[in-house]
Amino acid sequence: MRTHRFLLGRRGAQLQPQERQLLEDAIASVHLVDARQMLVRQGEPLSNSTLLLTGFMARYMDDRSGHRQLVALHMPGDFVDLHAFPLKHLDHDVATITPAEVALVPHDRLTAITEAAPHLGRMLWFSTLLDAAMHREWIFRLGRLDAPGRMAHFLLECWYRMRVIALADGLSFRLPLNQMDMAEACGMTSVHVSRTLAMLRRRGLCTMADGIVTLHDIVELRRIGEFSPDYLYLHDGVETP
Amino acid sequence: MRTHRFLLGRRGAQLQPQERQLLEDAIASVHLVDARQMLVRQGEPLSNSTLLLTGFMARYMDDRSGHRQLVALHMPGDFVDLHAFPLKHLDHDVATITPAEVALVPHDRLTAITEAAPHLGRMLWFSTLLDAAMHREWIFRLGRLDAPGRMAHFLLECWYRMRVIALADGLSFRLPLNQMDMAEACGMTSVHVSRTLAMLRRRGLCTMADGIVTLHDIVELRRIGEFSPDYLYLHDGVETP
DNA sequence: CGAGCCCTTGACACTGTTCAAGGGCGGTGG
DNA sequence: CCACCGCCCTTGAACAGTGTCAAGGGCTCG
Repeated sequence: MRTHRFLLGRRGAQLQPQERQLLEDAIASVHLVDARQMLVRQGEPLSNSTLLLTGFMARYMDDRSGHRQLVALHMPGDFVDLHAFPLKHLDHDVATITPAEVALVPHDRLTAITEAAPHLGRMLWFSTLLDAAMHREWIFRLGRLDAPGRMAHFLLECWYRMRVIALADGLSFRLPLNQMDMAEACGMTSVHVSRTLAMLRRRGLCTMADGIVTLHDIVELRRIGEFSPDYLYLHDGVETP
Repeated sequence: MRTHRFLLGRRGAQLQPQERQLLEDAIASVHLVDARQMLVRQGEPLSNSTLLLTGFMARYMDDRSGHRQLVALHMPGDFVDLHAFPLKHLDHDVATITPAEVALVPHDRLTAITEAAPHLGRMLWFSTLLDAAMHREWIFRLGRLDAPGRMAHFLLECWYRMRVIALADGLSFRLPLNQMDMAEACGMTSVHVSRTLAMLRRRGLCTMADGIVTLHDIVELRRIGEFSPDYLYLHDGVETP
């Protein structure tokens, strides 16, 4: 079986070779999915979890009038709905944003991993806790930052995460979200996203056009977004075996 | 050693007796803590996690100007910072709200549990994922609801959780938060919390005074808070062994 | 009795939403 | 090849919701 470059993304490098192999072997199948396809519906019983190999996906909840709130954005290497393994169904929907390549991992193989390879099991646990840490930061973003701060904070999170998976090196990176997606991530309207991006551009802080983000002034963006990347635990892993 | 009534709170009833005993045995010590004491500081290396036995605690992050955002509220039975077991340090602070009784569980004993009792290990994992599910709902609350909706949603979450641990039976329950705490949970100012509570009271939906919440109109509160308790996974557990 | 904490209320400013109109661009079909 | 359509972004104007600042009152505790 071919190996997957970004497997377990942010933390994949810390796997032992045999652990990595165990995880590769747990993949039952790989599928191509079109953009904007719903993969998992809230409440649906699940017996597989989805590993995102290429492309972007999102988890979200809709309110009564159809307004959407993203609760997570996923990039290549993310174990998108690993939460469904212990939970057995999800409290939200999952969909692709771009065309994507996804690997399905049956839950019974994950159970076997937690029994046979406790350290890898804790690594999987760790991975879901990174999601929780990002959730907390999103709560902070929505609860305490204004529109420019939210956008700066969100873009910085994306930049740091993209760097870890080598999809960003300089100050520019591809982020295939439209302004509606940004609005749904940042708890704003797309009209206000447009205005706020115009303001950030005018002040020379960053630009976002045609799916390309460029961060011109990281220092100032970090200031207005009150951003520190600590919560991404970039330099930490699970204890070694 | 005495047994702890609320151990692993919302899910404790689903433990096998011997699993429950394993968890009890993992407790190294029990402490009394005063109200409004910080227990864990962001970034601090941790080798224990905290099980809350009685009282209320919160996890929160402060912004640059000192405004606080709660990211979680904890009740008796919650494994407050179990996240610190895989993560080894936290991205936020943890403090008591009321006087509290807390049990410390050393991480090496948790490691032993994941090795010797994988099912209990998955149950602990499950417990951290419930926190993540609540985080997501908080994101939705802050991103998509207005002030009355946020308060209704928050109070309903508290009510359902309190019922599970038998600290609420009718429509009233003790919730020892002041309006500043409510503001910090709901991403508002305390002034606006006061006005919004007055409005909810005037409309006959709920009252909150002297640390006692009474929900008079659950149906309407659920409507304006767009609340459904599904995300609390009240009727689900981890698969049986 | 005074201090401090918490809650309430009012006036006002401001941030972000809503509604509406228009423009650029790429894809599709005549 | 061109016209049209749909999607996305931009801009304006009016408006609603929430924050800010400030003052005052009730209660508890020392």
